[in-house]
Amino acid sequence: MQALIPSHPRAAGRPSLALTELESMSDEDQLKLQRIKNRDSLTELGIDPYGRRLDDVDRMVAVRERADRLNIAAGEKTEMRARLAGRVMLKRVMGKLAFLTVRDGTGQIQFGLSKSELGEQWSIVKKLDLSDIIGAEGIIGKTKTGELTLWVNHLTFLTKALRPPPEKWHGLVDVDLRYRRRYVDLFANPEVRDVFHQRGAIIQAIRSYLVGLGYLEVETPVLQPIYGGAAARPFTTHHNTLDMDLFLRISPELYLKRLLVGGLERVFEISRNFRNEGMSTRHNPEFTMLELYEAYADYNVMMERVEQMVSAAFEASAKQAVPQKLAAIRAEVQRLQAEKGEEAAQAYAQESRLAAYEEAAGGIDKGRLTAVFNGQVLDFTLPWNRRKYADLLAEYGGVEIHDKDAVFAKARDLGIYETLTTRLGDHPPPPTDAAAGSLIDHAVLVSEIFEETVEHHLTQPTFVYDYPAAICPLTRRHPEDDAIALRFEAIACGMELGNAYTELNDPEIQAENFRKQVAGEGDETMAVMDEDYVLALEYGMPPAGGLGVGIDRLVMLLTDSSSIRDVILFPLQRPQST
RNA sequence: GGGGGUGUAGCUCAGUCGGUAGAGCAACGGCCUUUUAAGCCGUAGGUCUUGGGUUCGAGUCCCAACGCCCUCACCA
Repeated sequence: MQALIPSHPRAAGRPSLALTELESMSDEDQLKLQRIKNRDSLTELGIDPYGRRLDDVDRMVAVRERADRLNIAAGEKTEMRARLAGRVMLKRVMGKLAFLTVRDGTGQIQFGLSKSELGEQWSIVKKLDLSDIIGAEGIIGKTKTGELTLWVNHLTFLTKALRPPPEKWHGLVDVDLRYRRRYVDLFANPEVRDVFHQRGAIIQAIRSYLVGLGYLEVETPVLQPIYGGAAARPFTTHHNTLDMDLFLRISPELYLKRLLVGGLERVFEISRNFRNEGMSTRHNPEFTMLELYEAYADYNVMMERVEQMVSAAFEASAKQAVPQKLAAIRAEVQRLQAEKGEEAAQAYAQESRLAAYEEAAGGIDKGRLTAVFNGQVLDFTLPWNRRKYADLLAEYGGVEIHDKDAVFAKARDLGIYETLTTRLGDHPPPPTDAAAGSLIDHAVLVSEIFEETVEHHLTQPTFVYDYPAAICPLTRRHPEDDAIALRFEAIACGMELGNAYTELNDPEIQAENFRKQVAGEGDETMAVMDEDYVLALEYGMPPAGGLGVGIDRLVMLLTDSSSIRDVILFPLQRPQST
């Protein structure tokens, strides 16, 4: 294959391939060779197949808007001139007239090219392949079927594509290939670009919300000698000069709180975190988290921050995307009705969640913050539900949180106790409460029961607050109940969206919690004692509220993406062996 | 790691009971100045993921490996 790519940049003097060579080539190579020939023909015509800067290029969306205001009649050509550039997606040639569908970053517009108008440039059209990138100048008009068209009088060849695009109707479907060649996915499947436009808009909205409140955006280390701030296995790496092992951060939390000590009273970081754990539709080894800390606040303030931030994110994404998607689904349903009949249309409506989109779009019309995720309608309208952890546990789990016997019995019923003891390995404790209590904390059982019985009921955005203290080592205790921590999680669709505390700023309690954790199970996921963090607290950290929001998951919910890989541009893939 | 699914042309997919490989798109040649996934005529394109096995004969059945997807487990 290497030999097919001529080393000399000019066509002249390239050896022609023998017929036998052509026959022995793979299909893929033959397609590429054809395009190489076209490229070389362009060179022979004196055209650089890898063109250069093109100034004053109009964006297609802007040209469309301008044209709309002109009320162009079908068959009419206007005085309006435009210069456009983009990738050739479709090509329809009929003798001396050709139509191209060309796509730029904002949309697509039909180019009309005729031999009579283009003159000698018509020879370029013949050498044009799908996926080539071109620029064109001309006048705007509409064809007699009413299609907005740039009638081209000058073409600028910009880039030859040596590889063919995917199938023009279905696009790139193979999930593996979509992630591996995201660049193809992005230009071939416009809805993928929409998701990442929305992702950008969501992050932008969050950022301006926080900056508007006087927050400072900061950056803290990714390479950390001690990891902490979450319970997760880290990636390890090594610095050669210092001859030192380092960890990729699992969380920025402990660094950000050091900044509170330093007097940066409102800080946030949009941080890439790395956790060396299992992958799933909701977990990628690297993921993006927003963390923020606000001095003199507490977890109640953080609830407001979440609500406001998600509202802003919604405005920037789903508020426009949901009605647009509904319109697209309806159009497709109509097309199917006309072409394939009622049955096919119904099947498509079902599959594309037409009903949910209708409901959500209807909600938006009435000023509600409704979106669709996995066929469910989510309502982010403020205020969100606020439910006490213990109340939910009683309601769905049927146990009173302080009733150790009941909790233990429930854990056994659910098989949780057995699972946990299996995890402990060689030393299964006798099945008595006292013995269990010594090896498996009451709070751990409670937490497991909660996950098992409550979480999947929490579809609509809900703040679950006041968690068992034993599972919250960085959180301040409830003033009236030492077993309760001032923590909440924001949960939607059974998925943890955010996690917030009234921060623990007592250095002695913090040190003790670290010690307990380290002693705890001796498991590699356990936190490491961070002496410097305790030292920082000893200098005095103002009372504060802190919050973490999983950006990828928020984007999933707002863009109806069922897998985290659909909202990460280049999700981790095993390298392909050839 | 367990379970389920899947892998056929560059792309999207068929392939019946085991009988020797099919379509559409893309490509190539031809016709075509208003197309909309343009159309029409013609041509070419395959290590059926890989390796074993059963069989006269395997894309198809069996075993194993590999990739990907889903799911469970793990992951507060």
